[in-house]
Amino acid sequence: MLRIGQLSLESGVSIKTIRYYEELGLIQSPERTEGKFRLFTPDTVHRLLFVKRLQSLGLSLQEIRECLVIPDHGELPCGDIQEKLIKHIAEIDQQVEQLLLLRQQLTETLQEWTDTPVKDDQFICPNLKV
Amino acid sequence: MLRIGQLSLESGVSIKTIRYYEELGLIQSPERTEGKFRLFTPDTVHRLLFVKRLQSLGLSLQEIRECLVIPDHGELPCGDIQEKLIKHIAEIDQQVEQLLLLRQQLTETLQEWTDTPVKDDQFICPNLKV
DNA sequence: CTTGATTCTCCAGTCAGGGGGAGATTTTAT
DNA sequence: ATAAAATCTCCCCCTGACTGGAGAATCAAG
Repeated sequence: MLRIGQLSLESGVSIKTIRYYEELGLIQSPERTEGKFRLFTPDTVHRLLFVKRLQSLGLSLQEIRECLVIPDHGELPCGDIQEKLIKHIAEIDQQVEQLLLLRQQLTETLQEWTDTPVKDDQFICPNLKV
Repeated sequence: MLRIGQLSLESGVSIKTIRYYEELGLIQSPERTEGKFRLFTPDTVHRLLFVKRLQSLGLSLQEIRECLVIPDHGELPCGDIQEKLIKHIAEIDQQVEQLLLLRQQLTETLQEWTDTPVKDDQFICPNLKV
């Protein structure tokens, strides 16, 4: 059993963040000493590292929480995690698509403006003519 | 001259948002009636549409504000807007690059897990072994 | 027993881009 | 003249993923 400071050292997750994750349900509420100090089981280190890994892969804490919820039958939903990842990949594809579309619009807008010379008697910048 | 409700109707920007934009300096502080009602010049409609356009192109309100600041010599910085757009395109390229990198990592992670069958005697999901 | 390190809970704030609503005016229409 | 609609300012709320600090309590070591 380790206290929150040690867990923080071993996992690289700040004390504040560990408490925040507990609040969000990303880690189980640990035992407490008589004086209310949290006592974590050693495998919480792995749990935190796993959260960090999924996070670095771009999943939100909510998505990660959904991955980690232990169903009633007591098994961790390995399949669900893979599903989440696949879904997340699809989302990334969409984002890339959106960005590329945006990029094209930007380029076109830029070209359009470049082709429109500023006239001396224009009161405002021609770009403002929407 | 139009009041804020009419401006909202014509521009499609909510009253709240118009006041917020004024606070941010995206539009100039308008005249007021004797009773403190805002009186906008009609070209504010164009200004707001322009803001919306740049926003739809992905620029932050801060970037847009920087675009729209009227320098001391009284001209709107058309060139600056083009610069911003070019810079923004570069940022988009970076984002796309990051996303594609991420996608690859996700695919690799997924493949790795798919290749690792779950053993019966494992207490926790193998995915949790970071 | 005392001191210092650790941890506790609770409150507040950050970033962006607004939204909701109270309570007070002002303007407009009848 | 009066009612209704529009607008005013002010302050708080939301999302996400935390971080910081205050003040109190607890734990470990000498």
